[in-house]
Amino acid sequence: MKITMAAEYAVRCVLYLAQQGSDVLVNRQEIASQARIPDSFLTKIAQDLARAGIITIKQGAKGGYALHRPPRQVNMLEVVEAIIGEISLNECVTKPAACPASPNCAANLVWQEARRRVRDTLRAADFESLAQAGACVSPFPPPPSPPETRP
Amino acid sequence: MKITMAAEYAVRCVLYLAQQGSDVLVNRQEIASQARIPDSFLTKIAQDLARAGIITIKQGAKGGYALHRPPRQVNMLEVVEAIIGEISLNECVTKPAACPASPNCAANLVWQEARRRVRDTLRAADFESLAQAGACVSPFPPPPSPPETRP
DNA sequence: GATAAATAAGACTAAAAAAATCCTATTTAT
DNA sequence: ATAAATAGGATTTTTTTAGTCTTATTTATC
Ligand code: SF4
Ligand code: SF4
Repeated sequence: MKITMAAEYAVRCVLYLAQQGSDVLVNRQEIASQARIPDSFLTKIAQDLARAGIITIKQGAKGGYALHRPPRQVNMLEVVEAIIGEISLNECVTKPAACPASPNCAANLVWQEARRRVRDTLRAADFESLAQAGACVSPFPPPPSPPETRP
Repeated sequence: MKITMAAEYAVRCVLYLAQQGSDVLVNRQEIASQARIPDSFLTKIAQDLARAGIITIKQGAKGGYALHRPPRQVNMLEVVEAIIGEISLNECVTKPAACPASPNCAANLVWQEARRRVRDTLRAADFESLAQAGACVSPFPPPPSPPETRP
């Protein structure tokens, strides 16, 4: 029930690029060291991101990576799914054939809903906001339930 | 980004028990075959569920498993977390020490929010509803966006 | 109390996935 | 031409998941 390190590294990579500005080319070693990603692993991750149209790779001397679009138009869902594929919490959600009970299963609906909400949350997080946000600015409305701050 | 088979089996086990009624004792083999859980694996899962106070185990001849509380008072979050521990999508959410950036990271807040929403969704799914729901009754309000069923 | 029917508990194994790493090839600025 | 970069794939190591097996204990029943 965790995302993989590769997905986390991908987010860090894109976030770092977003922080440098929209079209800035950054070499891999810099990204790797600044975002604390194993350099050789980053080559793999970058390839997936490039295939997904999120970054552009420039080869050769003075090569490196750059965002392919403005940070505002890249969100965490895309980045994560570029690496790990479509998020789903239980196989029966994306492949109903995986479980004979699926057409008739209330739990399946719960997994679907949970999945939908995770994906919506990640989709709402674009990299312009993330790059600007810095510390403690939440892009989300305050939780409806927890009754503690107002006595 | 998937729950484990063990967690899925746990849900099936509890759901099956809930379907049999509140205090009905069912032997393990029946649960295993009806809920399609490898029998020997179910012994492990049951132990975790028992430790979490979700089921009661009766040993010896004519032994078996039963719900420890009314199905209404058991939800999917408890069951899943009894097996896999506290859900979190990225280690930095539950252990901020895992990443030095965490106090200052906007992505961290996104992961927190996503986690909160998954957990809320699972918490809302109690086993009385699940057992009754049968087929296509969703315990959730219709999604706000997808515009297809009403032409 | 003996017996048989159940589960407990934990060690163990096998398979799969994740997390890298390494090596050879290609691209490109100078 | 050369050196500085990345590409791409094969390989390895580690971790996690999934499941099994064996021995011990509990309990109903005769
Ligand atoms: S029982 Fe329901 S939730 Fe579990 S795998 Fe089958 S369809 Fe999915
Ligand atoms: S960079 Fe942010 S999201 Fe990634 S591990 Fe660190 S705190 Fe978590």
